[in-house]
Amino acid sequence: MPQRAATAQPLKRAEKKEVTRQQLIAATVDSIAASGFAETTLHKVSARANVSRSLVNFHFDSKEQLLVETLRHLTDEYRTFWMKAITRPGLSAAGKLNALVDADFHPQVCNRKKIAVWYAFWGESKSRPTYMEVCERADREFASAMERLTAEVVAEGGYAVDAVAAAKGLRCMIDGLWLELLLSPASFEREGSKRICRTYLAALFPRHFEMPGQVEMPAGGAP
Amino acid sequence: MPQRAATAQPLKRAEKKEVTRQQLIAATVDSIAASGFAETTLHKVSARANVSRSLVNFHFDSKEQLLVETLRHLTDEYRTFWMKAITRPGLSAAGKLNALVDADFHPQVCNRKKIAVWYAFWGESKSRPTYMEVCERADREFASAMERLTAEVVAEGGYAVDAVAAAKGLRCMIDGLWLELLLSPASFEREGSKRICRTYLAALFPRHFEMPGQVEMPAGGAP
Amino acid sequence: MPQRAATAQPLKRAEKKEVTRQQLIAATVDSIAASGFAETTLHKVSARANVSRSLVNFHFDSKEQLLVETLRHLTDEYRTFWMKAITRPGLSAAGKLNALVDADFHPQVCNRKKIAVWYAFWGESKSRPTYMEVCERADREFASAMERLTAEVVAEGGYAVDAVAAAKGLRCMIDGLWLELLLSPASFEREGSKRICRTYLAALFPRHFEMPGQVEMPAGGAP
Amino acid sequence: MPQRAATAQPLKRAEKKEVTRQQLIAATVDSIAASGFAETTLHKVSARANVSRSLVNFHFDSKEQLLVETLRHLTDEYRTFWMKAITRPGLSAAGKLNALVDADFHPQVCNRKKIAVWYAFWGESKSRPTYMEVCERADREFASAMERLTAEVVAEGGYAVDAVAAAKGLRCMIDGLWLELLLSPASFEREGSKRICRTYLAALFPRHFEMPGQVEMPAGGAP
DNA sequence: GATGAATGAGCCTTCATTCAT
DNA sequence: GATGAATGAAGGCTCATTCAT
Repeated sequence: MPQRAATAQPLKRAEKKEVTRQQLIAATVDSIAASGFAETTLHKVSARANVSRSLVNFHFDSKEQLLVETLRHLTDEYRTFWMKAITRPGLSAAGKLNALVDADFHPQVCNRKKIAVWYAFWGESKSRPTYMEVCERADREFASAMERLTAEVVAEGGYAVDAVAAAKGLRCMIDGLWLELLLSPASFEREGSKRICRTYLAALFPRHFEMPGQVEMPAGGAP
Repeated sequence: MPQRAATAQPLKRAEKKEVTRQQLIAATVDSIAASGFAETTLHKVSARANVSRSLVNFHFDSKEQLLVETLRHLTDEYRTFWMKAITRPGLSAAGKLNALVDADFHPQVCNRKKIAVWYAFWGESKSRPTYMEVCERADREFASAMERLTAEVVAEGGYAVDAVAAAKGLRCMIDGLWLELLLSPASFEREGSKRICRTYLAALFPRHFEMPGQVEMPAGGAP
Repeated sequence: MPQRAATAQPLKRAEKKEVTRQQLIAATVDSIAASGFAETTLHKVSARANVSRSLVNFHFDSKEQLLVETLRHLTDEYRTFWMKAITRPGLSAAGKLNALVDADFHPQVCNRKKIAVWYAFWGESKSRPTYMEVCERADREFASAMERLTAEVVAEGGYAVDAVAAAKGLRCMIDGLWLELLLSPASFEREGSKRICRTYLAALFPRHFEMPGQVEMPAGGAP
Repeated sequence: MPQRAATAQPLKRAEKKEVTRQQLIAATVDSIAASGFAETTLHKVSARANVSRSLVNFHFDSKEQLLVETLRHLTDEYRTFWMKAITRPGLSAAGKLNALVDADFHPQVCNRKKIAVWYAFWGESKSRPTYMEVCERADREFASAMERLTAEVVAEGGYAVDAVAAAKGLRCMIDGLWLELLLSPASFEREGSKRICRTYLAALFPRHFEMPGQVEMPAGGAP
């Protein structure tokens, strides 16, 4: 029917265009994880996305822009994820901190492929101001959120602890644990990593966090 | 003296070659820090080292080998540095842990240029097994040393703490603080970073480490 | 007419690509003849074909493949030529042998440029198995055809001659005469060369071939 | 002893120099046969001769000169060989022609390695005047010698044969049979090749050469 | 809107050659 | 006399990008 065609077609087109865009970004993520940043070529990306080579230049003005958009996609996805984790109603500050830790090691954001891409971008950041800007903004948001929570905990418990420093310590610990997954996937343990973070929190804020029980870590814990 | 000349001459030849090699590695480090991994070309490296382009392939069979040797140089330098820090006689286990923290934030190893290079290699590690191997070995050495120290502290103090996990937490925290220097150099503070680590240690091992005093962080602390 | 346009358009695209391919092969032949095998660079080839340098790698995966395809083009062209020469209806075996000799010295296949290219490939054959394979197959086809003809003549005439050896002798004589054209173009004579072959045939098969008349060779016979 | 040293040394030096030169030429021949003309580099040659790379440029002004001297060495060796074959006293013209055929298929000059080198030079001849000159001179000498012999035979036997053409036919046949050894070593037969030449001679000059007996060629005749 | 032939820039590498030792 | 570090030129190839279709 002409009417359906008229309303469906324009939608379909715009939709399809967006789908292709997302496919290209996904393919870029895959390629960076598999081949590294230096060996990620538009040829490989378009092959992964099953589209013609020149289509990449059609959707993104340049390779650089594809990369930036990929990084943006990554940060957006990450922000959405942790924000959702702490917006659950009825959560105390400490509960939210716990939720952040859980989110940071959730397989959806903390898997080897995505970590590899994060580190690939970080590795190139120093020489590419745009990357650094995007990374920094994402970082600052996450940092602020965490700092607000530690500040609340400090205030509640009357701890003699620098809340900002405490937050930074936790954040950095998480980043470092991600690196562990990247470089030594065999020795990475998802639950163990969370436990390390919680130990840190419990040590700093004993009246808000429970020291995790000493668990015999099972050999070959799945990452 | 003729003898000295006789011994100096043969040294000069081999020495000069080695000097050139080191210059090339240094130039590679500089280039990766300045231009990133992907845009580090042999042209840039040779230009930085003030030598002809083909000389690179004379000293190193391929670009890949130059990069691997550069990474190796980096790990060697790092290992030498922290090892020297903990071999000072008369140092307790806790003292050695403190020394490790100091070493990790010493400007000689913890400056933005070198951190950028570390992260550049880590960023490419997933897709280059050789890099990962070299990185992992270096990491394991450092981890083992640190774990031995935390185990000693745990034993001494009778703490109910998983020594391996405690060490891993510290190590990851340090890696994450390095990333802070890379991505947000403005907000990085050398002393503040050490303090965060020491807070972690003091919280876990209160009878071995003193909680650092709350210091008003000076605005714009120089990295 | 729209129909013609519709059929002409799709042809045009594929056609143009094929035309460019053939131009590149022709340019390769020219370059090998002019500059030799060792000094035939893709730069020279693309310049001769008036196309960009990278186009060569677009049509042929590598330089090596361009060379192989050039050799194949040569053998195909040669085979087509001599096959057509002996498929003329109503030709006796002896007549076909004569036709083969004529074909082998026809200016279209026996000119200094093409002979130079043949010898260039033969010169590299020993160290390049692919060339040898292609050359051998072409040779074997030609040899088989010729052997069948000599066998027929031997059977018809009841000659006490090894048909295979006779064919090989003729074939080798032709190859050697080609070399004469390559190395001593001044002393090469097209008709004289055919006469030498026919003398060989007439000496072996007197009842099938006429001994060519002794001709006063004109001085400086044009090749 | 000083005296012996004084007399032996200078001789030894010049000798050694010449020895090295010959080694380099031999290594060049080997390399061309093994790697082809295009892939024969001074590096490979010096490695084969077990000398330092820059020594080649010391003994020969340039690579080109090394190649020319190698070709000259080849032609000299060949000339010496066939000349010696026909200077045996008490040999008739026909006997000398037979001796030439024997020489041309003697393993010392007719083996796959040397044939490969001949063809390598011939393959490059068209674009390198120097090679062509050297080749042509060698060819002309051989041709003249053979023409003198066929002329003698023609005169002796009163044959109605063009002596020059007959010689050219034989020469070309030999060159072509060499190519057979190069391209189809499996089907090459040393004795069979001589027989083909002798059949040609016997067919042209029946009163001077005996038609070789029809021999059942053994399968897999050793080249 | 999407394809694919074509381009130009640039990279890694190799090679013949030189020069100081 | 011979070595080996060093050079400059050039070659093959890949890549991001454009343009006609």
